Amino acid sequence: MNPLIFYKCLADETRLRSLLLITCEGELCVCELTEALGESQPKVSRHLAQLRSCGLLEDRRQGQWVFYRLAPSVPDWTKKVLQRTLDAERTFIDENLRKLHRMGDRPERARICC
Amino acid sequence: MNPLIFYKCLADETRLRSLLLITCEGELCVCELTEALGESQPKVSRHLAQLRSCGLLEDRRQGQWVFYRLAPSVPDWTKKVLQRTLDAERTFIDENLRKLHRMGDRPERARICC
DNA sequence: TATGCATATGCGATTTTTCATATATAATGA
DNA sequence: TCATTATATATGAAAAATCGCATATGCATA
Repeated sequence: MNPLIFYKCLADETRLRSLLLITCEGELCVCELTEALGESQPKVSRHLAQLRSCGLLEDRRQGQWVFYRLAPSVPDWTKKVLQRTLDAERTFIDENLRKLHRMGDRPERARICC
Repeated sequence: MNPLIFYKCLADETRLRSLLLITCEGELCVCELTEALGESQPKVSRHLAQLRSCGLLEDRRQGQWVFYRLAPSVPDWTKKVLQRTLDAERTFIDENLRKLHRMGDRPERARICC
């Protein structure tokens, strides 16, 4: 993972928040991210597709939902950068987490908690 | 330091390489960075000004040169992210370091080595 | 004055992002 | 089975942001 490509992935608000939320929650589907971010579904979907094509995320279809998680193959240092950002700036996604947890009808699946 | 602003700073090749070189060398002036990066002086200067206005770098004039270094006030986590990137992807700036060290007539000053 | 350096700016070009809309797929219920 | 609903994906085009180049300015010094 070229560091320039990695940091370009993080340099957009929708992508950065999505990555931090996924780092925190383990796995999230598009509709959950759409709700947590308060953004349009196509916008969220497009940015997730971009992160997947860079190799940062991988997806898994379960029923009608597609869940995104950090790709296991991403270099260790990039995971640590995300984790450190989350540790230091947790408040950055506080409001997004609140919206996520207030959301009703969240799809069920094996959850990985942070 | 808002993480989004920080990562936008890192999402440009000139800025990322400059920050990593400064992280490694402690302090560099514009002409040294211009040489190390092989970019035009106005381009380098413009990006350094941007990094300074974000609070990531601070400058110090000494004679005819302006030296840039990481601002002491930047949050610890951002310094650690830069250091971790450097540790993991040192080869990313190998060629820039070579050019820098081959450069003749480098301005003299108290050097801080990595 | 002349030189060497940093900085500032106007503008065109490129890239990125966003929006609107269309298509595809899966689940649900009649 | 078929229609409906809910989801993701794809795409074309507009809008916005960013970047790079050329050039001008300011400042210090020889």
